[in-house]
Amino acid sequence: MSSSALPGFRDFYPDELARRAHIFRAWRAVARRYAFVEYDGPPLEPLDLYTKKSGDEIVGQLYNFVDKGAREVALRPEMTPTFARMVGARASALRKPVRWFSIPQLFRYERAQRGRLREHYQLNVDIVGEASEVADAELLAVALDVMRELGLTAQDVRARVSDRRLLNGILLTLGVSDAQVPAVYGVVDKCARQPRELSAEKLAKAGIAPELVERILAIASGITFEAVRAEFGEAPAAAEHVARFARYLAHLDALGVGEWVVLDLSIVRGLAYYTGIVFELFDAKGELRAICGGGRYDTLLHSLGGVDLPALGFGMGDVVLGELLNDRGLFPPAGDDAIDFQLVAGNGAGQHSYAEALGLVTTLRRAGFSVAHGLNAERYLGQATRNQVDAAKKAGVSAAIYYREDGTAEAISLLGKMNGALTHTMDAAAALAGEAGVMMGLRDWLQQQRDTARH
RNA sequence: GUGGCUGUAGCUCAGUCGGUUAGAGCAUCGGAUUGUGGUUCCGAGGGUCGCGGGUUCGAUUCCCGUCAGCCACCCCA
Repeated sequence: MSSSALPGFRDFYPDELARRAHIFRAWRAVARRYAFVEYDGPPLEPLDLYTKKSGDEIVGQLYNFVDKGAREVALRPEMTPTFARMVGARASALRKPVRWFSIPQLFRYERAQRGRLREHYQLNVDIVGEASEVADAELLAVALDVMRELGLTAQDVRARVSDRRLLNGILLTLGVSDAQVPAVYGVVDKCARQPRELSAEKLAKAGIAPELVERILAIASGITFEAVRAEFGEAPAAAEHVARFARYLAHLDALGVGEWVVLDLSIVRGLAYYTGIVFELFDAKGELRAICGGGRYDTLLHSLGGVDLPALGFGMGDVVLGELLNDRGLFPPAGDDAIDFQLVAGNGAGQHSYAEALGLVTTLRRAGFSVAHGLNAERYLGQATRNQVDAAKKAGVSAAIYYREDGTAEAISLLGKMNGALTHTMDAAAALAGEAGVMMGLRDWLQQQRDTARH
């Protein structure tokens, strides 16, 4: 091989692009259904857009370089800083709440592995200017409706939700001191990925009393919201957060996604980033990395030097999602963008010149059909019809079209099994003239062939 | 960045205890004497056996390095 894509980068051959397009279609359809509008920004940004708040250590993860104008630049690793800048620049003019989505290609300089490349596409959905938990519910409903749109069910995907404030309230009620909270977060975040003994050891080291260690680990490794409400619903430090979370769950039910959602207080996600309700989407079998993650980041816009507005959002990448759809066989077979017709010579094709036959092709294309032909006049006139038909079928063509010597043009379905109503005959002169009625009849016939082939 | 496993045709894989021109299936291309069904038959193209070095009369095979991929860490998306 003379060359291949850079490590962690993908070539999208037509089959793969079709799968990507399938995902993008679902993303756009659902985002628009929820009344979000699409935006985009530059894929290349000043390096300091990312180092300003994250520090210089993030540079190790960035695809950065110096451009010919001696500017330090980086391919965008995430969309939020760009989004924050764009919203900040017009904050006072934008109608609130802002409901925007984008499908950026993002880059990271890291070792590639399954579900994790140096480049991916990510649906970003953000809301700015609404502090109510109704917005949190709306946001998660978008993510879950994308799953549904792609054919996944509550049996395939789980939304694990948490709330930093709720966890904080619980910990304070249990007697954890403010100073101990960060250490506890660190343990809780890793709870599922490290041995229980190690977690217990770390909590002990943070000064947590032995009996409390067990309580914390039990809460972190799975507790229902009902249990939380029963135990902490009246506690002064937690009551407000329990009540808010209850309203959140009720809104999720009302939006029709309640059955996907489970409480999981071990979801911490990016200690510095989120301020309220957070969530992650996982495949229910737990085989893959997170499909999607997001939550509320009320202070981020302000800390990035922008306006002081509450905000929330999520990112959903195409890589893990694509693997899940592939595992579940949920990518549609090729066919939605099948070619409508291919010109095929029949008996006595020589009666017409190739140019005449191409006239029919041109007319059909102008009427909106997709039409292929062999691009070789000698082969059109000389190759066995059987071979031409076979080639058309293999190319995914729905119907062969013959330009016959008897003054007719005939379409013959290449879909499904042989049965009646396989052919559609038209007056060649009328077809060549592109008469509306003839074209409409042809379109109806083709649609009918596809409908019957599907069942 | 750390560790483990794996690199043979476009894809999935055989094979070579170190020995002449490295194989199969699928896919691709051409044909089966000009109107038909994902079938069948015939034929063709396609591999510097990841790359570099070492040992050897001889390396795709053994050894070392390197690159890439996968997996687990780290970290996040």
